[in-house]
Amino acid sequence: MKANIFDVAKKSGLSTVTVSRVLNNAPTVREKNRQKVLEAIKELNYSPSSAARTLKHGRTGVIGLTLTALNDSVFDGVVKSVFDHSQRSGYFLAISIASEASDDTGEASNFLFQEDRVDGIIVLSSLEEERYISELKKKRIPFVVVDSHQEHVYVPTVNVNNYRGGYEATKHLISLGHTDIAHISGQDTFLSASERRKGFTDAMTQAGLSPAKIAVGSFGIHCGYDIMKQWIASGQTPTAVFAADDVIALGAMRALMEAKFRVPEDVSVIGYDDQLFADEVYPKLTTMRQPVEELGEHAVQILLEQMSEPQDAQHKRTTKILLEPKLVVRESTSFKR
Amino acid sequence: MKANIFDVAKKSGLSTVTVSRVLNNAPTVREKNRQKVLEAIKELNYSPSSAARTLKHGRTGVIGLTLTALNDSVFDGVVKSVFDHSQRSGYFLAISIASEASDDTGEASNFLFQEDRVDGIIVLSSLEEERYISELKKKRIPFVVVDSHQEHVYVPTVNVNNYRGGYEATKHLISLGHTDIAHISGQDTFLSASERRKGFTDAMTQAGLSPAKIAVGSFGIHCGYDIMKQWIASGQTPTAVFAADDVIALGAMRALMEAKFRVPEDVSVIGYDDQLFADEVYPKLTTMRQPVEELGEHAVQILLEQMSEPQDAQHKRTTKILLEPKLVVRESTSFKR
DNA sequence: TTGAAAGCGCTAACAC
DNA sequence: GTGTTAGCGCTTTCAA
Repeated sequence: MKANIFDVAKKSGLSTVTVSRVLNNAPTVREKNRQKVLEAIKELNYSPSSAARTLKHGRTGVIGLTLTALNDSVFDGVVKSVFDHSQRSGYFLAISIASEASDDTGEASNFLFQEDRVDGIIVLSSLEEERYISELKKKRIPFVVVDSHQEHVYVPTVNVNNYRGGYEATKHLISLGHTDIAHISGQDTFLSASERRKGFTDAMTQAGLSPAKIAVGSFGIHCGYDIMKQWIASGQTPTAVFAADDVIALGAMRALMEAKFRVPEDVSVIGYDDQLFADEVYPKLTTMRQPVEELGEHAVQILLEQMSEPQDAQHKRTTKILLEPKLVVRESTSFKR
Repeated sequence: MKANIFDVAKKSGLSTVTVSRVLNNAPTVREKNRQKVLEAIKELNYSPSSAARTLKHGRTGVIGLTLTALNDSVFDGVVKSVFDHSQRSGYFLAISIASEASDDTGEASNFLFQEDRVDGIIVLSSLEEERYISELKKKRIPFVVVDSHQEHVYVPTVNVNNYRGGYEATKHLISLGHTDIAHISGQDTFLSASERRKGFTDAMTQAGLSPAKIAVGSFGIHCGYDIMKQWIASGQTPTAVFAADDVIALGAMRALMEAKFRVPEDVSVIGYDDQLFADEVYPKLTTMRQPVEELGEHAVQILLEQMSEPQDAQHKRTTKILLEPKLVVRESTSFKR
C-alpha cells in the first residue's frame, strides 16, 4: 500500500542508496538521476519512514514537554514558544499534561518517559518535579526544568525572578503612597509563591512598613474573592493589594466592587502574570508580566545543549537561567487618595 | 551505552525472543525465566526502543493535534481532553501550533504531516482547514476535524451547535424582557461566527424583534470595547448584548462600566465559551459553555475508528458529531428594568 | 557517481 | 516453553 524506498528505487531505475542520497540532499548525485528520483517520489506519493530513520540514527527528533495545567497565559505562552523554537531546530513536540491528582501508584512515571520516545524533556512547572528529576537522571534522558519549585544544584533550570517580581510589585504600590498593603499569596508548594511573598515582605520592611497582612490562598483555585471578602467584613480593608496572580486579583476586585469599593480609587490592586484578560477587564489590571517567549527559547536552547553533550559531561557545569519579570502599569492601581 | 534486547538476553541467559515475550506479557514464559528477565531489565536499566517497535508494527502510537491558538479555555480544554483520551488508548500526543500568519510558501505543509510521524491527526479549529484536509486526504493519513469552519461532506467532524448557542443566548435575553438587543459577532472566516449570528437573527425575528443591531468584530482581537463604546457614543446603547465570545463580552462590559452603566442593572451582557475568568470577573459572566471534554473525547474516538478502518472504507460513511452548548446563568444578565 | 551488503532493535512465524 | 531466522525501511560503510 504505502510506498517504501525500494518502490522508489525500482520506479526510478536507480538503487535505494541513490534515493537515500537524494532524500538527504547529498551532493554526489547526478542531476539527471536526482530528477528521476524526485519524480518517482512524487508519483508514488512517497514519504520516508521516520521510524526507520530513528532506528538508524538513534535519535527520535522529538522533544517532550510535561506540564500540569493548561489554560493559563503563562504556560500557554511557554508551550507556544517551546513549539516554535523546537520546530526551528527540526524537532517535533510531544506533550504530556499531568492531571492534578497524582497517579495512585507512586511508581507510575510520566507517559513521555517510556521507551526512548523523545530525545529530551522540558519539565514545565511540574508538581512532581522531584520524582521526574530523579527518574530522568536515572534514565539518562537530557532535560531542563522550567519554573522549578525547588532548588536543585545539578539540574539545568530556567526560572523567572519571583523574588524580584514580588519586590517590584510591592514597591510600585509603595511608590503610589500606600502604606496599608496586603498580600494574597499562593500556596507554599510553589517556590514562586514563597519567593514573591519574600519580595513583598522585604519591600515593605525596607520602606518601614509592616508586612503583616498576608493571606495564603492558592493559585488556580479562586481564592482572591473569599480572602478579600473576609478582610472587608472584618473592617480590615487595605488600601492596596498585591495578589500572587491575576486570577486572584480578579477575585479580589470582585469582592471589592461587590462591596461598593472602587478600584483603584479606594483600593489599588496589582496582579501577577499578565494573563490575556488583564488587558480587557474593568478596570484594566496592573500586573507583573512574565517573559514567556524567553522562557521557552532558553528552555529549548539549554535542552539542545544537554542533548548534544556527552552524558558524563552533564555534571560538570549546570546552566541556570534567571529571567526578570516586568511591571505593566494599567488602571487598577493609583495614588492613594 | 544504552542497553538493548540482546544485552538483556545475554545477562538473563535466555534468548531475545523470550525477553520480547516478557516485554509483551506473553503467557508462555516460565515464571522463573520471567523473573530472570525482569531482573536483567532492571539491572541494565533497559527500556525497549519505540523506533524498532514502530518499524516492526507499522504504527507509531502517536496522535497528532494541530491547533492555531492556545490560551483559550475552550481549546485548552479540548487539548487536555484529547491528551487524556489518547493516553487511555495508549497513544502519545504530538502537537503543532500554527502561527497566525500563514507560512510564506503557500506549499508549506504542517510539521506533523511530514514522514509518517503520526498514526492520525486531529485538526482543531484550523485556519488552514481546506489545505490541511486536502493534504491529509492525499497522504491518506486518518484524521478528524474539530470545530470546522467550512462544510465538508466526506470529512469526519466534531462540532458544537453554534446556531443553537446563538439562538439560546438570545432567547435568554429575550426571556428577561429585553427587546433592544445587540450582537457583537466574530469575523465571517469562522463558520461558528456566522452560525451564532444566524441563531441570534432567528431568535430575534421569531420573537417579533428587529435583529438589526449587529456589529462584526473579530474573535481574539479585543474589539468588544471599541464597538460598545461607539454604540454608547452614538446614543444607541442597547439594554442587552450578546457577545460572540467571553473576551468580547469583557470588553463590552468595560466600555459600559467606564461610561457608568451598570451591568446587569442597566445593560445585560452574555458571552460565549465560559472561559475560566468568566467565573471570577465582576460581575460574573453569564455565558454559553462549550462541551469541551466531550469534544476531545469524540475526536479521539472517531480518529481511532478512522485509523482502524481500511483506507478505502473511509468514503463509505462519514461520522459527524454535533454537540450542544449549555447556558450558564451568572450575574451579568438580569430582567430589564 | 553509484550500488551491494550489513545492521539499527524488535517481533512474527516457524521449528524444536 | 523456548530459540532460530527473517525482515520492518532506512543509511552507512566499502568497493567499483
